[in-house]
Amino acid sequence: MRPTMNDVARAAGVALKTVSRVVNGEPGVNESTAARVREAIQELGYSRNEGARMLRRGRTATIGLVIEDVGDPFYAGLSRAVEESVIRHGYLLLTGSSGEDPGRERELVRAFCDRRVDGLIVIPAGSDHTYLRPELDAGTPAVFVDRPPGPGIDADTVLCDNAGGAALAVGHLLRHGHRRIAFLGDSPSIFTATERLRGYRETLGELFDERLVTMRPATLEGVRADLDRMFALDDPPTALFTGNGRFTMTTLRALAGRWLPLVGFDDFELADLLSPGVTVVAQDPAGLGRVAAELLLRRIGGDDGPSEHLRLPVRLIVRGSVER
Amino acid sequence: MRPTMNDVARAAGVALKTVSRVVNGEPGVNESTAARVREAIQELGYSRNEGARMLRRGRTATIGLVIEDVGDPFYAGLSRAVEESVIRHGYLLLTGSSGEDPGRERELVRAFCDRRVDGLIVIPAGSDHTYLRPELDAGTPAVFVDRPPGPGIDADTVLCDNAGGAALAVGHLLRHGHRRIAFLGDSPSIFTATERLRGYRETLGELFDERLVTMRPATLEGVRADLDRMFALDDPPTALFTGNGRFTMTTLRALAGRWLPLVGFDDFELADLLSPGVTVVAQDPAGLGRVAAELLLRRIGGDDGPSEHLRLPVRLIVRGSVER
DNA sequence: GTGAAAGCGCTAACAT
DNA sequence: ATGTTAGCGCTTTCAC
Repeated sequence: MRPTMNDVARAAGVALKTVSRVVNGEPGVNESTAARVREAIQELGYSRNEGARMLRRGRTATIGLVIEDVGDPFYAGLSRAVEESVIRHGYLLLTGSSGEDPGRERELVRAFCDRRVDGLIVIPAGSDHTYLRPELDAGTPAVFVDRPPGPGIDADTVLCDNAGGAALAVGHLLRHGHRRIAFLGDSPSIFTATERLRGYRETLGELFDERLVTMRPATLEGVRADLDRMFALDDPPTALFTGNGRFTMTTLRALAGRWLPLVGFDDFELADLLSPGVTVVAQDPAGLGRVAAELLLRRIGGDDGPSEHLRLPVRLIVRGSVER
Repeated sequence: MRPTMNDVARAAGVALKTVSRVVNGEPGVNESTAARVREAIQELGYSRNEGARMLRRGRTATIGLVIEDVGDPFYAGLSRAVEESVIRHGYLLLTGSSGEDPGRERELVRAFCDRRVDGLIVIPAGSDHTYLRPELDAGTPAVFVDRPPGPGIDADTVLCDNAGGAALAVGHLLRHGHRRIAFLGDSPSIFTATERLRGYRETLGELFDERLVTMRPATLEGVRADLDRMFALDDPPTALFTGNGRFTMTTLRALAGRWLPLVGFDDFELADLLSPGVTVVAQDPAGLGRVAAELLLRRIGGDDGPSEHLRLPVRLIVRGSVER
């Protein structure tokens, strides 16, 4: 169907290898010969079959990215930054969403490895990554982002400062005189949720009260029920700390009219336009993606130093949802 | 480095072809032989090299997706739907963002085709797609989404009803008594912007006034300047129609305090939580992605009927930013 | 039921 | 400066 190097060689009246030289810009070809080859290429509409090339060369110039959900703004931003970084180095990106399903994560990794991607960037859904051991041993580097790999796997990891961010949020509320601060976070099985809980707990110290903590998927009904329960306490919360962007939005919806001082983890579009503007602890999704990509590219380049564990800073953005 | 079928064959004491049969679940292998092969596979940690397989079979089970920007919620949603659809059919997705740059779009398409993707889904940035002709002729189907291909290229296209949506928006404002309705949209070079302008213009009829139209990138400064200019008119606008999600948000920021009845094209997260809630014409990004993916899969499956041009409906979501 | 040989489109190593 | 040969890891064809 499509013309091959052989077709070009025949058309130009040269040997296969000469075409290869021209296509790859290798030296040692007479300019007039090269011109004839280029002409034939043009004529036939030849384009190199990268699949064949890669089979021969042993590298695919492809990186596999497993994220939680491309549809989520946080991961979409991360994704974009990864793409931006790797494409500049001549790599393409195979992407897939795990949808928080460990099985799916594993299938994607498997499919990517079967295609011999040169490296993997994974936002893990599961907590067991021993299945990756053979791939790592076979020389396919992997970088974990946003959450660390399960036990027994020693790979590069880029996280953000979850506990520190929670401390920032809670500290801000404490400074505004709050002593009853509720935490609404994701399921404890999710690493970031647990880390944020830890930061919250440690910062509250004596003030910690487990009745003011709820951890579960961010459904509107769930959050409503939890808030109702907390508000019915003798000593109800006077402020809220929401554990991620999704939770912040869901909580704002659940409050519907009522209002309570609030700090959310994760910045989000329009946080500044709500009234009052929502004070948040902002992560840097693009930064996570960029750093992870650069680390991976270094590994692909041959850096086999000890695995790195990076933690990116977060920052508090005060917008008024605490002071009003 | 990694074990090959040959290694497995040697380890199991069978011929290469027998391993191939087992790996591919082909019939005609003795169960005891098959068991020995499977054992060797396990032992060596063999996994099939899909690249080699594809070279031989002539198809890659990969689809290339060129979008504008994965970081944008609209395209992220579309992207996710495409992924969902194709993965169910055993395909993986190569993705890239054009960033509204025709050159980059072309490079991505080229890179995807060099890897012999089985099909392309493109949200075009440019307006000339004749470069795709050879690929289409070579049998690589392409589906255009959100915007049509440039002239001279006859490919499947999935759009949403841009003009109809604009008519819905403007009609809604007219019914609320507005006669001076401004349109703030993207650059005229962008298909959707021009289509929405057309719907706006046709619905306004005699009421159309070009001084109430501005089309340019959605920068805060630009929108501010345009609004100031319009408000300074003898007959200033009493309502706004914003041409896409980004514009709606930018306009809300530019208004900063001031308030004007407004309808936006594109739904967006938190549109309901702003006060007042923002009335929008909602597209269905996931629908666009799903329909495009299904159409492409049909083409890959061999359907070579005449090219299809689908237009998905939009709907008005009334939230209060007009009635207040 | 099993295997040997050819070849997918390319690059690497070695002639000439 | 150009060409020949082998082989990447697999599937296809055909023979036993």
